This record gives sequence, structure tokens and C-alpha cells, in this order.
Amino acid sequence: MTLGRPREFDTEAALTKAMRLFWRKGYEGTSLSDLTDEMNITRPSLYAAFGNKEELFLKVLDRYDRETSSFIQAALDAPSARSVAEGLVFGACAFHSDKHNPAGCLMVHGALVGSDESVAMRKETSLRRGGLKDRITQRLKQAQTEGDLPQSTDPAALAGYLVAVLRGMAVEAASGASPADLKGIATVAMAAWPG
Amino acid sequence: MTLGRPREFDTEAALTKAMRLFWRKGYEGTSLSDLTDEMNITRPSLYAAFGNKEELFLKVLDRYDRETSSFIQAALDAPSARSVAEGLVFGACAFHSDKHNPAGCLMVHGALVGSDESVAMRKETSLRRGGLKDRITQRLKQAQTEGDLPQSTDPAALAGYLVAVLRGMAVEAASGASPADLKGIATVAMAAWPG
DNA sequence: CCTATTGTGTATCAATCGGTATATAAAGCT
DNA sequence: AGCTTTATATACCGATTGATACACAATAGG
Repeated sequence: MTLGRPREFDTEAALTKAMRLFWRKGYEGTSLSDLTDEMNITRPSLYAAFGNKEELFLKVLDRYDRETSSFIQAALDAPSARSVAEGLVFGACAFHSDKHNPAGCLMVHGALVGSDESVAMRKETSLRRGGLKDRITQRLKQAQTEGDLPQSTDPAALAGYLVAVLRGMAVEAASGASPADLKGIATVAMAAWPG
Repeated sequence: MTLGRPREFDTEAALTKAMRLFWRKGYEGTSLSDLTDEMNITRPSLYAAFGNKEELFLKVLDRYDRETSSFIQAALDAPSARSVAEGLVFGACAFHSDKHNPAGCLMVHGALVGSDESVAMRKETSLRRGGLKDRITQRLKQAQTEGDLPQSTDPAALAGYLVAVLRGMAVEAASGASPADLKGIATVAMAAWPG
């Protein structure tokens, strides 16, 4: 099978540890020593398994998109425009209220600012944030063609509003907002929904 | 008058340079070398004039609160609850559309995450963010007593919603949102306002 | 057993981090 | 002129940053 000495740690478990660390401290705020301590591996093992800090962060982003913040895909699969919006904002409530998760959103504060060294990672998270807005816009356009959302509304504007609310909830969650606080935000936010 | 050798630089102008730097790169992302290069002063001069990096950041936060993001106080002084809300969200539009300002909000992404070294600065910005919510809540309560806002509404929930929208707009602005994008967010957000 | 291949552990790299010690320059006061 | 006080400039501090060189350990295939 695989040649050479077998790896002594579980890469998936280690990736989870890394994700939670980046989630709490951001890309630049997380040092290699932080990572190796938390993942219980040595520095060369980390580089052999994940490349370098940037590649590790990218793998973490993939995992976050695919598994951790999966409530977003679930919301987009909801049957009506309103249920999509509700799924997003109330899904975000549940997401940020889950005590197993670090506070806030990895995409938002994981790499929003930083020194010139991390400009590539900021661009990456920015792209992924923009991708979410595009996906919501597409879903709302589909709702319009299905007669599910008034033709008078602007799907792009509604999507922009939704992602802004999601970002705001993430910032508030990172600042220590309670589940009740978040639910209040989501409830008021839905009052703006047409129809 | 003042004893000793006179200072050769303008502390207020230097503070402005520092503010814009922290605003762009965050607290930890801004190094002392960045600061001294941009402020055109030497390291000992910075320490003599501003204490250390933390004290400089606190002075920057004061200045940001007092002068730069002053549209917030203007909005709170508006005559009605609705005009307060409009002043906040559309004031944020103008604020983030001003090409003289760095993208985003210093309070939000200047110190949202980071290593353990910057925990005190994060707590400070978190406190100030919470202070804004309290001020808005108080203003809306006043509007309720003045019969300006329906008694059936929850001032704290509305304030929480408003700050969440402001935070979200800041994140979107930092991600490169256009003035039109921001105006769209603000317009939809106001559709949730009661009355 | 021998070789090839891969993972681990130690020890270290140059660069940068925030912060200072020291010496000198420029002002007011006497 | 001195003397005191404050600002500037150079050079440096220990600690930490992301990243590796090297030797050694553990497996598979021959």
C-alpha cells in the first residue's frame, strides 16, 4: 500500500483543531506554535502533511465551507424565497449559538485585516464571501421565475441585505451576543422581507 | 512656555496617520515599523509621545469615536426614531463610501480577533461596540416615551438589529462593496422598521 | 537482510516583533 | 555662559515569527 513510515496522527482530527484555532484567533493571530501545540504534532510533520501555513488555512476554509457552515446550503435548498431567508438568518442563530463552535465566523474575522503578508488569504476569504452572495442571488432569481418572489423586488439587493445581516450577526456573536440577542436580530431582519 | 526641546512633528497629524494604518491593517497587523514609517518619526519619539502601541491604539480609538465616526452622534440627535435609524444606516453608507476613509470600520475589524497578546485591545473595542448599542437603545426608549415609536416594539431588539446591520455593512465595505451595494443594504434594512 | 520511501524529533535559520539604553541636540530658565 | 528639561537618532535587546536541515525511526517491496 502506502510506502514509507505511516503517519502517527489523524489528519482530519488535526485539521479540525487547526480550524477551531484559526476561527478563534484569525489567520495572523494563530502562530505555528499555537497550531503544533493544539494539533499535538511537530513543525515538520505539519509542513509535510499540509504544505505550509497558507495551504493549511486554505484546507481549513474548504472544510469550513463544506461541513461546518453547511446550514447555508440547507437554507438555499428550502422551497420558497421566504423560507430560504429564514433558513439563513435563523440558521445563523443556531450556528452562532452552538457552544461547540468558536464565536463568530471564520470567513468574516479569520482574515478581514492584517499585515501585507496575509493579503492573499484575505483575498481568498473575500472571494468566498462574495461567492455566498452570488449563490443567494441566484436562488432568489430562481424564486422570482417560480413566482415565489415578487417581480418588483431586486434579488441582488435582497441577497446583499441578507449577507450583510449574516456578517453583522457574526460580528455580534464574536462580541459575545447571546442566543436571544441573535434571535432578536434575525426576527427584526425578517420584517424587511417582501410579501 | 514648555521646557525642553520642542517636538518636531505634529502629534495630531501623526495620530491621524496611525489611525488610518490601524484602520487598514488592524491592531496586530500594524507593526511599529509600519507606524514609524508612515508617521515619519523614530521609534523613541513614538514611545515618548504616545506611550506604547496599546496606548497609541487607545488614543486612536478615542479619536475615531469622537471625530471620524461622528455621523453616529449626528444620527442619534435626529428628531424621530425613524430618522435616527435612517441617519445611522444611510450615514454608514456615506461613511463607507468616502474615498478618504480606509475600507470598513476600525472598531469592527481593527481588533476582532488576534493572538493572546491583543486580548486587552479586543476587549476595549468590544466594550465600545456594546456602548453604541446601549446609546441607540436609550435613544429608542426616549422615542417610545415621546410617542415616536410604537409601544409594542422592543427598543433593545431594534437597536440590536441596527448595530448588526451597521456591522454587516462595515464587513461588506471592507470586502469591497460599492456605494450602490451599501445603499441597497440600507434601503432594504429600513423596510424592517416599524410604523 | 537491504534498499527505498516517508514520518518524526531536535535544533536551528534569518527576519521581524515590541520595546529601550545611550548619546546628542535644542529649547527655557537663571 | 551654564543648568535643566525634553526630543531625536542610532543601535540594540530578548522573544517570537514562519520555515528547514539534519539525523533517525518505521514501514513496504525486493
